[in-house]
Amino acid sequence: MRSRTSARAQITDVAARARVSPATVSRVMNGHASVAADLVERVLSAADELGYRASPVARSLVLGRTQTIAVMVPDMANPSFQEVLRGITRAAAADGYRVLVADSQEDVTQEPGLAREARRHCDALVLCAPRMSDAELAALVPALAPVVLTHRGPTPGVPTSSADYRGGIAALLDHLAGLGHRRLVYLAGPPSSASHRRRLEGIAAHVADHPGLSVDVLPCGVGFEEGYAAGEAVRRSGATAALAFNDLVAMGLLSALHEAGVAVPEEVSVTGFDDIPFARWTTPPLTTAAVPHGDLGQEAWRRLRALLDGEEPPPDVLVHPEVQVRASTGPARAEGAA
Amino acid sequence: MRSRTSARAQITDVAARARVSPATVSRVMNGHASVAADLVERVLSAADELGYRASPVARSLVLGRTQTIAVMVPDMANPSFQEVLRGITRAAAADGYRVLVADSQEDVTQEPGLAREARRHCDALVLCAPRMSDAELAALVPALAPVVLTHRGPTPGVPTSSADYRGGIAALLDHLAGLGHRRLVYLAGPPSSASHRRRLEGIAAHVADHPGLSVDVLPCGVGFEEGYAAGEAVRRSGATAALAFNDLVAMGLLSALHEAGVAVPEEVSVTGFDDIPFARWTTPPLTTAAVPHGDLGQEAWRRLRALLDGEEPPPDVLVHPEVQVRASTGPARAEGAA
DNA sequence: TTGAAAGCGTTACCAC
DNA sequence: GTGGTAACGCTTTCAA
Repeated sequence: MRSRTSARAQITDVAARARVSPATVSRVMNGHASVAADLVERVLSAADELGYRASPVARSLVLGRTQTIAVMVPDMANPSFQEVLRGITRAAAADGYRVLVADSQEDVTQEPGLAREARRHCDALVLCAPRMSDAELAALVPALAPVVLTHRGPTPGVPTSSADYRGGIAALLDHLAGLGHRRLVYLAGPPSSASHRRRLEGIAAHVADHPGLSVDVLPCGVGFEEGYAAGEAVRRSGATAALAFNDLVAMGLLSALHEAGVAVPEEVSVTGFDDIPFARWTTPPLTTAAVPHGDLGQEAWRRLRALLDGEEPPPDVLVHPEVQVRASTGPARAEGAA
Repeated sequence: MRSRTSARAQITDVAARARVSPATVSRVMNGHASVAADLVERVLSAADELGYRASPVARSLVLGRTQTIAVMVPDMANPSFQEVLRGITRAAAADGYRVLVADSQEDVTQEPGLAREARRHCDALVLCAPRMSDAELAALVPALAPVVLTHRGPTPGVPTSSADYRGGIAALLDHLAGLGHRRLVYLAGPPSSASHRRRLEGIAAHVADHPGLSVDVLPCGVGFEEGYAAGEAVRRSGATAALAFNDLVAMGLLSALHEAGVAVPEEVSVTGFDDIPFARWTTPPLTTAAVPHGDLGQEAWRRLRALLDGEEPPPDVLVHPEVQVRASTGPARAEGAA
């Protein structure tokens, strides 16, 4: 019944139909006060009849902002990045911002280019766990502003939302030491990971403070397979407890241990890191340092929004992971027993 | 040393520096032939010195396209949607397109509005597992074109990349029947899920074809908790095998069964659906119908790209899930034994 | 081959 | 309060 133009209605169409100027239509559509009530009415109904919606691209051009931010992650398949991505997306959506994803696919050499490129299309950028060096990061950041960082310690001039990996691993170590463990192994993350380096620092400090405690570092990685492959080395190490770089590695290790007939936690205790949703559902359920990634994402957004609004961003947040004690850790087996 | 303007260089700046017109700069930057070699040279070096990059927004306005697509998912926390999102993102990135994510947070009422909104900012849209009714979907789709669908059966005029859930559940049923199971339960997904309804059809057809086989349908859901909560009902049902709506539900169930001291698969066999990366690492590893979500995402992109290029999209793809036999399924326990 | 100028669809400044 | 109109930064006819 109603007339339909094939092309989308534009502001001039609405203006013509409402017998006002485009300027007035714009004012009405954007809720600017000071438009006579009857004109508002005419414009609104004209817009409604035409199904008019302003072109976001045209608005972006004149306004100089896109209402979109970009989020760069090293790997979209990693649950912890998925959680922060989700946290950011929801928080940003609540404020009327959209998010563009950029996946660097764990390729460090791509990061700077990808970040620049993503940033050009958006109003701001969040860098999740960038793998590039501190020097590269520092050099890049000015060109990226407004920008915030997650999963990575303080960087001058960049608001940060991160976790205390150092403290988290220390808390795990405390938990294990309390259970009588003295010989431990740490299944290391990739050297390019800043959060891995923080864990290493935490371990070193803890060992220095606790004579009689030893922690061997076993090169490992970030995924199931790598944790699984480390099973043999863990057994040979003679350690009574293993700290995995993250929950994925822990799950791989759990699997290898189970297959080898090694009882967890009776013979070997295992801890993860992150507390991804799956950690609660492993067999046995995984003791891990809980990092609220969704909250980190939300906090990252708060800082970005402040930057976008020209305000002072809240101070850096460093959430302290809390040890979630579950069934994968228990008292150390008697010395000498294997 | 080098001069720096605080604002970004624009096409006119490059033109001035190279002593050519903006039109020529545009032609050079876009690789249009028919520009004298020396001018190309001058423009290129001027652009380089100024660090010039064309404004994507301005280009979008004049070109009428953004080089961006939107992907709407019901829940970013669900591994299978994460996988298709990842597949789409990578495939699109390879073709120079970016992706915007829209999370409907499992709220059906939000879907139409969110889809429209997301679409307006992009050149095209992919709808992952939309929960809205067929009628709503059919009504909405014309306003969304170009659009493709995943996780959902054929819809007139919309290229689709989906899996044969009906066949997948049938294959699982075959596997279980072959192991001697006769009394089964299906832990149902949400009624609004189209793929759940396909599974139901597959079950009905299979039961009709196999007298002596019974499958009870237990209302359940999509997540760990729901699978966990169903543990009690599964035990009481007397079934020797349980088919979970997806891997998450299966993991929850596995956990409940383990806690209750029910041996899997000796007393009860359990199957999942999707074969998310975690399925390989549960205890016992989960038998499941493998859906290559990454590939589905990639195929969705191929269709979208064809649409964007004004070409005929490839025919709908319906991948056939393959049963991944792992340790969570085994021979049915003897009749009467409980 | 090159340049001038007309858009692309808005918003916002400046008059009236 | 309302309406012209100049941007926003680029691409692309149309002439030369």
